[in-house]
Amino acid sequence: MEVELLHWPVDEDRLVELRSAGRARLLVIDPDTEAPVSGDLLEDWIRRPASIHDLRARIAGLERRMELSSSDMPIADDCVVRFRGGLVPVPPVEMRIVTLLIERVGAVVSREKLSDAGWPGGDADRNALDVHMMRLRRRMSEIGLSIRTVRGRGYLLETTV
Amino acid sequence: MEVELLHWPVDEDRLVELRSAGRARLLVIDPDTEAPVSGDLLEDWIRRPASIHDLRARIAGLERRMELSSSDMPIADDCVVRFRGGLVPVPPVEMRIVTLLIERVGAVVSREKLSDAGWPGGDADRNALDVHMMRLRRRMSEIGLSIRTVRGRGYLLETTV
DNA sequence: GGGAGCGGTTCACACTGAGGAAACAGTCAC
DNA sequence: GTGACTGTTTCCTCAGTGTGAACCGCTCCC
Repeated sequence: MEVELLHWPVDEDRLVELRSAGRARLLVIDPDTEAPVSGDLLEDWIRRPASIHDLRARIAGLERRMELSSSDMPIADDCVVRFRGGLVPVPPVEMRIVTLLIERVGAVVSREKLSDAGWPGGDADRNALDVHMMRLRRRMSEIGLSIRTVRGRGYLLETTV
Repeated sequence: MEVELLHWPVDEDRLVELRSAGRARLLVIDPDTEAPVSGDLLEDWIRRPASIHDLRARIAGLERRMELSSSDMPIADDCVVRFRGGLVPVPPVEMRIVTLLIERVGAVVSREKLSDAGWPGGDADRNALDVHMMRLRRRMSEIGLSIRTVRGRGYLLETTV
């Protein structure tokens, strides 16, 4: 899905179309024409004449917003994990572990790496990780995330329906 | 709450500040400077020189987005907190605390910052904050707001279903 | 086939410190 | 004087963390 460029006011019909389709769009405004005010985060405008750099920056901004608004990724920050509008507080040790899992959603992460992440000092009982994984499982399930075991390989974080 | 104007890149510190406070801001970009790409819907930019009409249009756009994004947000004014048609009176100390929480709905706010907000003079027992947080919890629950604890980090205000 | 062993899951417990809450007392506005 | 606001003392609960042990299922080997 890309940002659509259109001229204003000549492409008005197309604008209506794109708005209702929820597509991102950049209005290229004719000189001496009022810029239409919209609260839609998928809409932006630029006045002609404009430098290629500004045009790119506007497009990049829209792309970024598109990405953010449609992203379905868990976020780890400051002792909370957020996902799809929900959030759950996560204590320090488990935060370090889950941050690693979040960085590689869908990929298997070895027990060793998780252990290193959780206890940077290096002292971690084998079982300590197990227990924290169980606790993480419980916490994550509250916001629609689940942790799968890959026997002999490690764990992976998955987003559930 | 208004849209803040600032110059880029000279006002960088101010930008960081406004971003973390969740305030709407319009960056006035120096000629020949790259425009910073941000996905934040409360941030926009305009290149100098610009017509007063374009400036107004950018500000109006931000205001509109601010309005939309805050339509389901709690409001703190004059010793009352309003939310979704309900309101609850809140005494001065707690008002200062909850105002900070409201400014950053959904984000974790540290006990230290809350303490500074509640007692600008600087004298606050650890427990004083605890007690007021408890009292705030009770008040906020009446209008559909809840305060979550993030152990060791602080508190965050959440809108409940 | 059956038992040993491994990897993983879960529970129960203990320790510690952070946070929560009741109750009380002082202050201030009405 | 009454009641709301505020802060303090004191006690209690609970979350975070680590440890030990029971348990389950699979694999491998005798």
